[in-house]
Amino acid sequence: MSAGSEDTVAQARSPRGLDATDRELIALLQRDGRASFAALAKAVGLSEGAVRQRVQRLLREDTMQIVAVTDPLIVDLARQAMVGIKVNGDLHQVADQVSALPDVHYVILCTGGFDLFAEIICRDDEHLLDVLNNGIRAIENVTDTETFVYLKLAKQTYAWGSPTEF
Amino acid sequence: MSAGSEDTVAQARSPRGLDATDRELIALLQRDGRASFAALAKAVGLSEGAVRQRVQRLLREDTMQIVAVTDPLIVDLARQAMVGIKVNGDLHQVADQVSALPDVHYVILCTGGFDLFAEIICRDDEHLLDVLNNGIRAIENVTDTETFVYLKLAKQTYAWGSPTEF
DNA sequence: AGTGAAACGACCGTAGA
DNA sequence: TCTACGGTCGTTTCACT
Repeated sequence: MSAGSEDTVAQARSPRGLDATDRELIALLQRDGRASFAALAKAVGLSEGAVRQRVQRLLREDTMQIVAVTDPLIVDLARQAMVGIKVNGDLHQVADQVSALPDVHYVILCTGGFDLFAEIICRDDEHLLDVLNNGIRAIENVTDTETFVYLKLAKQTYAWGSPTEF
Repeated sequence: MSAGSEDTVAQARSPRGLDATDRELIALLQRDGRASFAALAKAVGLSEGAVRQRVQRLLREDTMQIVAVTDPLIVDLARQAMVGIKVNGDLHQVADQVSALPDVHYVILCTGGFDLFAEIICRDDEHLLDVLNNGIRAIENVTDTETFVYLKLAKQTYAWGSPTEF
């Protein structure tokens, strides 16, 4: 199957210029993504309108997303895996092609024994095998892969430096 | 420094019993975590009150979280890394100890060349080194680690099977 | 567990400093 | 970029099914 070209990603459309208030808002929304603008306004000491503008700007520019996150292993009875990828040649190009695969939802470039990590979510083993063989390993300049099938999610937090708990 | 005992994690307090409507709600909130209950109600064909109960149940039982997610490399100018961990002995016990470290925000148990992966977010290289040496590698039964320092986030989606785009 | 109605609170334009 | 204000829509509680 053909992956839809490269509509895919690009994090942060216009990254620059986050002030202290922006960071405060992000921190608050990392604890509760549905916090009302009124509550946020009280917390940061601005008017509701000002906070609304800032939050919407952060969302529009993809500085942050506000979304539901789950454990796919529980919610979907899915097969999930991390794939370490070694690349020969242009890293960015391979990263873009990996990112274009619909079942890949997280891609990072890194140093170390792998050049890329891709986290994938699949329905079952057959689907996983298909993504590996016909998706990732079929990409040019991918020289080696190692697949780490998930057994259990032990921790997942987004408010850095504070516990998951409410 | 002492990590705060083990208040930490545990995903999904009472996992079972997700029906089709729950999954629909999760899917919708994976696209927009701030969608109103009224809009969700229209989409799934229930009343607002019913939808509110369901969403709050999913949140209360930790089946999902609704949070802001960002690229820490951009927002915080942070050092971020994935650490592959090899373990001798009880996996769960080590996983719990790794999860208890405040700068570790994602921990998975897996098959393959590593038993555990831990994603960490640090302020700078010194902080990273501290978490590695005095945090992860100081845990009993951790026999080997490999650190993959993040260079760039290429893709980050939570609505499985659909693009990041707004 | 789901519905409906009425009071309350949040949200989002527009206008203006 | 922020504040102020008013109309509209979403949320909440309650009694009921």
